[in-house]
Amino acid sequence: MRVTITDVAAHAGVSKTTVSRVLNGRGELHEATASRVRRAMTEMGYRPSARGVASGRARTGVLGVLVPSLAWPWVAGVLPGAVEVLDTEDYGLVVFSCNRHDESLRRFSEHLRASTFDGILVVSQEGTTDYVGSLHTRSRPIVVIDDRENEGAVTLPSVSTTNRAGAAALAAHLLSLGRTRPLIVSGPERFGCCQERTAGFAEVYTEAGFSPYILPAEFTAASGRAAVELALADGVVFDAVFAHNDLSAVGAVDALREAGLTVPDDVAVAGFDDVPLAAERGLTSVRQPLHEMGRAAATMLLDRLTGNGSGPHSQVIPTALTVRASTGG
Amino acid sequence: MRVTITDVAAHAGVSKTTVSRVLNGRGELHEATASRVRRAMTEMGYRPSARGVASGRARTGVLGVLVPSLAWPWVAGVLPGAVEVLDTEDYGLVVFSCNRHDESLRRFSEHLRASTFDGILVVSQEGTTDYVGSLHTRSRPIVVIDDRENEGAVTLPSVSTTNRAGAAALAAHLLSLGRTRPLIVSGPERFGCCQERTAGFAEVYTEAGFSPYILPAEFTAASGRAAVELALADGVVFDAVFAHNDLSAVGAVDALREAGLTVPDDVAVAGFDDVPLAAERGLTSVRQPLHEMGRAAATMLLDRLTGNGSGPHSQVIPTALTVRASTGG
DNA sequence: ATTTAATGCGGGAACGTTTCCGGCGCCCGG
DNA sequence: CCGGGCGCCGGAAACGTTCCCGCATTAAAT
Repeated sequence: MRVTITDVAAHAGVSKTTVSRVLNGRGELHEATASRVRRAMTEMGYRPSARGVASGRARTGVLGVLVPSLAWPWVAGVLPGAVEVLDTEDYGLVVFSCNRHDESLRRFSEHLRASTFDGILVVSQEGTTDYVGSLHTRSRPIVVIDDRENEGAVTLPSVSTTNRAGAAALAAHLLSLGRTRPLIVSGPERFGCCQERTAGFAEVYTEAGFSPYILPAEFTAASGRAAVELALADGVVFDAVFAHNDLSAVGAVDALREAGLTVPDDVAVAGFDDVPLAAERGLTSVRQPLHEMGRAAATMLLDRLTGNGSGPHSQVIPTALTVRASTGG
Repeated sequence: MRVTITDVAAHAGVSKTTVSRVLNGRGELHEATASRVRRAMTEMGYRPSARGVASGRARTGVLGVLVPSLAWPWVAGVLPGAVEVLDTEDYGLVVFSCNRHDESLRRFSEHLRASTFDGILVVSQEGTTDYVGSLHTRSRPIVVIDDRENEGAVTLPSVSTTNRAGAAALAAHLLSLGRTRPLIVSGPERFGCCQERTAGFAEVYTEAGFSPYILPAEFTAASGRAAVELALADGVVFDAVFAHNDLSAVGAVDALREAGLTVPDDVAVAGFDDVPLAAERGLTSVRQPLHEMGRAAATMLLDRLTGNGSGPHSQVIPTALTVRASTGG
């Protein structure tokens, strides 16, 4: 049988109320009484029941997170950061993934209406943002972790990173190396992050009077390779490659080497994300602060939950350029 | 103000009990009454409160999962499978990772004692298995997703895969190609899976009268490359490489090519895991059924929760050998 | 026609906590 | 000596369900 607050109260010779006060650190009681209650608790091995607490109090101590898929490195990179800070604040995180699209969303909002959790984190995904916006109307705090920068209009509290500035910094770097004819190996264009990376990169080059050549790819090594092979076959002249992620950058390097070109002498290559693979292949890349984004999002949500809501409405964690051999010397 | 079951009962002219019966699909009532209640529910937009349900019922509808780290591909590969089946059964999954070792475990067991969730999934990790064993004594169902095969003794319900047989199948494949001098590029030896892979592979070769040369590595491309370079420098003669994961296999391939050797003619190379990278690099690999393992574990846990417990005590999902160009012709 | 069983439904306790409100005693000022 | 305020604590309602028990009503069996 479970030890309840009533048992403790009886054993300590006080009322349930007093025990509850001890638990929640409310003042208004003798230190003598408090320590007596505390001793009773440890003696009986009492642990407050989560169900009871949740039922009596407003908060459940659980947050929900809606993610596109746990298998995406981007998602797996962000979540640990969020878990880390929620952990210290005694909040749990339940994961909902959108594999069965509408059905998953239905279930998610069902839980929302049932008040299973008292705040929501959303890892953004094309096609769900409008739905997420509608969630915001109901009065539960929400923070979006976005793979693109907020266009200012939507105004959902969010955490994002600087795709634009990161790509621009990379462009400046390549430009400083004298590379004037870049090839962009893009990711799927429906992703906002890809549009931003292309834009940020292209802007720097067009301002300098050069125009990048853009080829679409799919975020995979094979498609990166294919894109470069196509460019070579088409006789496109380029002295640098900016791939929208590290995998396709690696594919690009392979294609170039097989064509007898050297990296970085003939062609400099850079990627995005700065995954471990990039370090191992000596690939210049733009690091995304995934872990920090997770931390920031969780912190913002917690801030809103506690009510003071004094934190920032939205936050942008900057990327960082990591220069390695593939563009270096 | 929230619509409660009492409101619905009043509106439908029945008792709370009856409404509850409708909700839970118990029989024992007129279809006429049931539909009247259902109509009342939709009219009033009633959603049962998760708090109320959890408090009234024994089950919370939430399962806890303890993982080493969300960032590990192995973990990220397994979880989606589990989430998939839990989703359909209306169970949530709260994630606990062990980044802050003891502290994390303490928090986890705290939640356990507080009955926050009614079942636990554990993704195994060296150093926590003993702790997890102690959890089992308390009466909450538990299923372990193991990266190694259970040695029969421990008897925690578990899901694992055939590291041994998978490595053995690969050995047989290489043997059938006439490769008699294999090099094993191992992962960290403290991992049970590595010991098993080495054992399964070596057994086949020693039975055939050959003995593999073993070099330790770290599951990274760089360490795989370093291992092969070391072997070459030491004058080790080998015609095949079995790397304990795909990353180190890719590193091995790179080292071989740079040494002027061709794959697979001079040296056949195979990896383990069969991640996307393996397919892209044409690497023969042993596929781990991560998704299926997640599904199986969740199914087993659910089975135990519903009480019938008729399912298997432990389950081994077999690996599958995928032959590609790196060993092919 | 009377007993028996089954079906349909309501009353109310239980779950384990929090929280509101109010009371008791003590100290201090008048 | 008396009254008011304050510090400390208890009683009981509330949270929103589920679930056990029991009472009608009706159908079936003897």
